[in-house]
Amino acid sequence: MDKDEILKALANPARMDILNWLKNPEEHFPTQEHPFEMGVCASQFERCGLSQSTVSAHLGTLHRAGLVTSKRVGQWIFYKRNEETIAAFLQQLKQDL
Amino acid sequence: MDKDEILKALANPARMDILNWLKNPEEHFPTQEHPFEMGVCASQFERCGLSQSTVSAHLGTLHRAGLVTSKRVGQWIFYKRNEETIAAFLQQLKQDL
DNA sequence: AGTATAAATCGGATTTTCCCGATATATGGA
DNA sequence: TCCATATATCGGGAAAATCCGATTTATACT
Repeated sequence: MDKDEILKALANPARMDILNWLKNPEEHFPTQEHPFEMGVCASQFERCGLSQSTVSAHLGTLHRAGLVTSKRVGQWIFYKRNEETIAAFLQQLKQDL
Repeated sequence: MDKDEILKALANPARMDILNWLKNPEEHFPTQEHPFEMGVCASQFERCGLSQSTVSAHLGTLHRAGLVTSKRVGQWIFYKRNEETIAAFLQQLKQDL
């Protein structure tokens, strides 16, 4: 759990949006045809107006920071919030900050 | 209280260090001759190895984000943590993140 | 007024971030 | 095997962040 890496990941509005949207997938990704238990399909995040490659990079940053988990199912990759890491980060920030 | 601005301010190790040192001024700035009730004199932070201008910029970033308060006393400017804003930020992050 | 000290701002070099389109890789299905 | 779809990676341009030394501004003291 790298606090600095997480802070850098959070210090970007698009990535913050992604994390927030993942709190309510049903509400924010009504076009997804896959069940939400698997997570949200990567391509869904392009609805923020950014290109596929840019979205992929943002998801990579969030994943490297440990803020999301990913699972490949067939040709798709599904993302979920990593609530454990998020909670641990908030805990540590409360201590450190 | 601009959450994004605060996150950007925190996403830098030097600024994070400054905020942490301000939690225990007596311990981290033993060379300061002014009483600590006024805060920590700006020049004290140059002990992190950065130049005067760089330290001044970091303090400006922290101040603009509302994370520290400053008070001029004579020719010096003293900095303190702004615990109210810090607490409010942690609260909001707990909500938003 | 003249000098000394503290801090902010300026100008510029370097690095990092952000974004894109194009291409490569992985998977699935015909 | 060939084609379609999903995602990652590459290459590069634009913008922002980081840092410095030099200069300016503010205050204090003589």
